[in-house]
Amino acid sequence: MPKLGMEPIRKAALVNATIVEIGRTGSLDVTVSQIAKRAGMSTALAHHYFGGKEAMFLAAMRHVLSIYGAEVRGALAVAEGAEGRLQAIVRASFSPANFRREVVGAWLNFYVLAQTVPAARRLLAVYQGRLRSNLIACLRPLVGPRAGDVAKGLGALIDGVYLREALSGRAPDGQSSIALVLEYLAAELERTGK
Amino acid sequence: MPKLGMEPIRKAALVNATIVEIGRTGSLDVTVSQIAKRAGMSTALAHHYFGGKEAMFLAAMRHVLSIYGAEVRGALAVAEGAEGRLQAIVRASFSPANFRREVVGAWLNFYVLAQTVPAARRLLAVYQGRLRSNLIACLRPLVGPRAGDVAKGLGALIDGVYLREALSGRAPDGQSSIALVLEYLAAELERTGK
DNA sequence: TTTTGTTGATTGACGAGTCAATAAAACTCA
DNA sequence: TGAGTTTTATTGACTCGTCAATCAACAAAA
Repeated sequence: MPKLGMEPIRKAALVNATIVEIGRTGSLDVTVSQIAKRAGMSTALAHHYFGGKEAMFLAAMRHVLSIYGAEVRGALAVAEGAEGRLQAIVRASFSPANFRREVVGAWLNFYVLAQTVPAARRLLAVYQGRLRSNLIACLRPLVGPRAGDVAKGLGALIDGVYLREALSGRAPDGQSSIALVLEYLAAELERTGK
Repeated sequence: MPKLGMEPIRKAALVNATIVEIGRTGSLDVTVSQIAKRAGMSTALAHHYFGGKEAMFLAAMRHVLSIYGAEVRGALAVAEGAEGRLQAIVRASFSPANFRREVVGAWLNFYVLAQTVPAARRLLAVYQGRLRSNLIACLRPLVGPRAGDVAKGLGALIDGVYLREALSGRAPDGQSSIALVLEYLAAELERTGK
């Protein structure tokens, strides 16, 4: 009983299922069969809509990145002042949502994918570029010409702290991650200020 | 014509081949067949010596970590003063050797592996623990009780900068990575000093 | 009748791990 | 010392399983 207009629904279900399965196995070693089953359809249909597995991975990556982007924008919308906006970005980066198993799995595997799949590398570059320009916009009024360098350090620190926290084995603690990054920020601000 | 005492030679060849193949494909999607072929032996022999693929991955991981550890120790041996020793650690972490394709591939995939394979997670924890204690030993005389926190930030920053540089697409530039991390260190030191 | 949705069945390929068999060193002990 | 035994090295062939991708066919809405 085919209803029309299924394409976006099916695609969304597949993207979601892809992320969940990557989180479940912790790797890209996920079969189209598993994904299709979780999305409630046949493997043939999954191929019909996406053409192949790699396309599913890339769509999943895009989705994870877009959610993160939305989270940052949401946090920025209610933040006030340059420093408040910086804190909002940091907080959004370490929200509980980002530490869910699926999301961690997605990020780590996207890093792996970015080594060899140009489309994946481009996506990662877009994310990093956006983060960077957001940071610089906030930093310019605070540290002037050093904004670029500080943003570079801040961006890398966010990735590094996230990586360590995600792989720590303990239940991830966003609060202490946020504190650590903000501490770095404070050190850099002090430096410029005095 | 079997020569005796082949075990360590074969194992070393397999570990090496594993690392090269991971670097070549950029993923853990490497067959025992590929590894064995590169190491110049049959798949049966590879299984004979390692029992299975996961054991090969773990041995490869151990090898990469041990090389990195040796590099750090070597740099520390010739460094002088607390600050010089800190710089030595940072420099060793961003040496050209660490940016070779195989090594980058190994690290990224070991992160992925650490999500689900307890032995891999333990290895990573050992590496992070050693880095941490090295950093703290140098930092204590410089920043006193803040050594723990600063070491945490420094460790995460090293990982984050490495990750970004390795995935940047450009030929990796160890020098600017080193400068970035040392800049953070300088900011923290100033902070304590004054 | 064209377009969209859907799947069971199949293809064609590959891969991890096992096994039996072969070969040559090293050990044993009469 | 040398025939027999054990240990180590080595592989081709095979088992059993999996999986991505395709296809033919059916169903229903436009």
